[in-house]
Amino acid sequence: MPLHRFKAEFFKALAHPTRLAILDQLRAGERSVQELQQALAIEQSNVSQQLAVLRNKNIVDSRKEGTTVYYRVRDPMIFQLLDVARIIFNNHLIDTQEMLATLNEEQ
Amino acid sequence: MPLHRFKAEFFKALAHPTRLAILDQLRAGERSVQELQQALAIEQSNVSQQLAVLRNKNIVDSRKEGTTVYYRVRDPMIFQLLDVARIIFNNHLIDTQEMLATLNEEQ
DNA sequence: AAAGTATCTTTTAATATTCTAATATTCGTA
DNA sequence: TACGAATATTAGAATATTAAAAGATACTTT
Repeated sequence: MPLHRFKAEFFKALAHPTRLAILDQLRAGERSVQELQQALAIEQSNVSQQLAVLRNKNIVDSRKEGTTVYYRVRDPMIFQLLDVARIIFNNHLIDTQEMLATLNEEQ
Repeated sequence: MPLHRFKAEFFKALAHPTRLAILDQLRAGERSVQELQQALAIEQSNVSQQLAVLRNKNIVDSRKEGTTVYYRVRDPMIFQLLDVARIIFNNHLIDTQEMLATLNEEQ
C-alpha cells in the first residue's frame, strides 16, 4: 500500500533526536534558528539541516523577518502525537528501566 | 537530551511502509506470520525481519502455538498514535494532492 | 530418527542518513 | 557597493537501513 510509504516518510521525519528536540522547543511557540541553536547547543548548519527535513515534510512553517527566520509547527496535532508517544513510553516502565540503564552506561 | 534519542528510536521503528502495514493488519487482533505474509504479499523472511524490528522496540508481542507464531500490538495506544498521524495527514490536503500526483507518476 | 512446515537469523550489496566542515545566499546598514 | 549577521546549502566520509538470498532453528507428524 503506497499510502504507507508516505506515512513512513512522515514518521521518518520525526525519527531523529535533534528534530524531536526542535519540536519540543516549538511547543511554546515560534522560535528563530538562532534561539533553537542556543537552546539545543548544536551547530548552526546542523539546526538548518534538521529544520530543512521538517520543512520538506510540511511539519514546520517558516517566516522571515529581516535576516531572522522564525519557525513554528504547522499543525498543533503534532504535539498531540508527541504526547501520545510519551504516554506509550510511560506505559512501559520495564523498557524505561532498561533505558535508564543504558543512559547510565553512557557517562 | 538523551530521552529524545529513545523517542527517535521509537519513531524510527514506525518509519517503514511494511511495518506500518503490519500494524494496520494487527488492528483487528493478533495475526500469524503466515497471515501477515499473505496479506502484505511479500517474502516471508522480510516479514520476519520487520517483525523483529517491532519486537526489539517492544511495539509488538509474540505468542507461539505449535510452529505458528502469533503477533499482536503490545499497547493499543499505538493505534491511537497512528490515528492522530492519519488526522495530521488529512489536515494537509495540499500535501495530499502532491502525494497523489507522485503516486500517479509511479505507474 | 526423518521429513515437512513455519519462522528466525545471518550475510551481502545497494541505498539512505548523518555529521562536520566549507561555501553560498539573503538582508540590513554603513 | 562593501560588509557583517543570520540562515541555507553543498560535499564527502562514516554509519545505518534495506531487500534478497541462503542457512539455521523449532515443532509436528510419520
